[in-house]
Amino acid sequence: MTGPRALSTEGSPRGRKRGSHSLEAVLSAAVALLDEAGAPALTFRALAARLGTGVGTIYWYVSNKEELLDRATDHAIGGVLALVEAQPESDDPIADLRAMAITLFDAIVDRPWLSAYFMRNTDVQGNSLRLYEKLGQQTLRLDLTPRQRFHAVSAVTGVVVGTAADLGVEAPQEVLDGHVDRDAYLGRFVEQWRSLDGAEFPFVQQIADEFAGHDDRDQFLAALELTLSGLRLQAGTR
Amino acid sequence: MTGPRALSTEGSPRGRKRGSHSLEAVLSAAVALLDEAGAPALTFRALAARLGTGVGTIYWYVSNKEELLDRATDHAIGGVLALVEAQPESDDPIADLRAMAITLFDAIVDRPWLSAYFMRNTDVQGNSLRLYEKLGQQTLRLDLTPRQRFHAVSAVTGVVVGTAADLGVEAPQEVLDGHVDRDAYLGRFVEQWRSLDGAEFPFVQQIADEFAGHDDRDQFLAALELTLSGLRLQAGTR
DNA sequence: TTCCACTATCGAACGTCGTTCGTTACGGCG
DNA sequence: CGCCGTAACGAACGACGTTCGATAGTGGAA
Repeated sequence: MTGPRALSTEGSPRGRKRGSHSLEAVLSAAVALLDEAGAPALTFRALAARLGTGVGTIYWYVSNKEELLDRATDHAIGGVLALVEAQPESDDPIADLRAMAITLFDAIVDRPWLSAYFMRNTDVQGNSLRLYEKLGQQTLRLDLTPRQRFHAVSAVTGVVVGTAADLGVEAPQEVLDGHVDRDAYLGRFVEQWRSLDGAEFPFVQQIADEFAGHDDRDQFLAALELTLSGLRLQAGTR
Repeated sequence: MTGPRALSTEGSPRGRKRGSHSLEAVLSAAVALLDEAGAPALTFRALAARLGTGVGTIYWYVSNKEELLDRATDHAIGGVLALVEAQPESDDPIADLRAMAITLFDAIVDRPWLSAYFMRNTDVQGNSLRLYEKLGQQTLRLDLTPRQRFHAVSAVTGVVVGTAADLGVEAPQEVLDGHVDRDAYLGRFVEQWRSLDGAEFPFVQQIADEFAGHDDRDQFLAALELTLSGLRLQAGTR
């Protein structure tokens, strides 16, 4: 055998001699490493050290790093899914869609490494699919064609991931570590942008001030709102 | 000295003994490697071999891999910028915005590696900034507040990059190599999706057929249209 | 001419990474 | 007891990014 293939069948935790390893423990430790210091911190050696095992052991539960990342991502998405499923359903599908998108966005902001792997995860049975389903179910309540529903969901996830990736990556290591103040970091850009030629860069100059005091969340909410109002318009005119 | 710092001052190509290296040549070769086999193919050793030099030489033009990727990305964006600047301006700013977004999308589809590095590129003076400016200039022609303009541009780029990244990553190596037919690859998902429990996954089931015959470009255009119609609504109601 | 600083090039060497593989050990079953 | 499936382990391998000392060619100053 090459290892356990089924994810959900984590059956019968019978007694083990040392450190209850199991896939669950591996994934939790992987997510913890990712949370603490981002993607580069997740190495097989670091993971083995944290689990108190050897590197070879991890390969028993996971066949390579790609699968490790996929499973860790799905593990994290599971938390998002739980939040989304706990959300009460209102009488406005678009409002519910908004709430779900915001929940997903917040999760990615919390875990910037998610943005890079969220879409790479093509695992067909998993929490990502369930989340996709949850979003789609809201479009079922709208007067749309199946194709429009399909496009609507991909548009919403596109906005969430696109914006979150943009913002998450925007902050370099020095800011994440707290060594450099975020406002000071943004200030550098504002200063450079303001000093540009006004004839050649009229937009960037006008925007510099907005950028100085901008809030990532507002930026995302505005982008989401454009998509959702477009969707509402579409649902009303059929 | 630690190397040439200025990007644009590629002055006086005087005669050199062997292989006219220069930053320009390094970047072109890097982009070529990325185009041919994606991000993992771009290594310092492969790049040196292609240029007929040693690995150390590349570090004379570029201080590390991150900078190499940033500059290579900016190099590629330069091509997009040229296309965007060549576009004639119509009397409808939103139509022009759409055309620019499509140009950018097509470029990313052509070069999937761009999606991963497009946003990471925080280089303040560069083609990315100029492209950002070009998009923003269209919003200057709309009746919006500066903040709304700022949000509009970030929404559009978010949709483009988010969707392009989704679609670009969707195709694994086997499809890129042509070993597996794209329709057959998509068919696997459709089959699995259709076999799901209809009570638990009503949306995914309904969407499976759409997914089978779907076109990436249409999917993007639909998402973009939602954002743009939301923007048009916003510009009209102020 | 000689000298020196600058520009540019080179590849061996270092440490880290993902991954492989031979080996060991335990527990239940015939 | 011997066997087999499960689980664990870490040395070793090749590839990677990066560093560094050595080595020229060039142009101006002395």
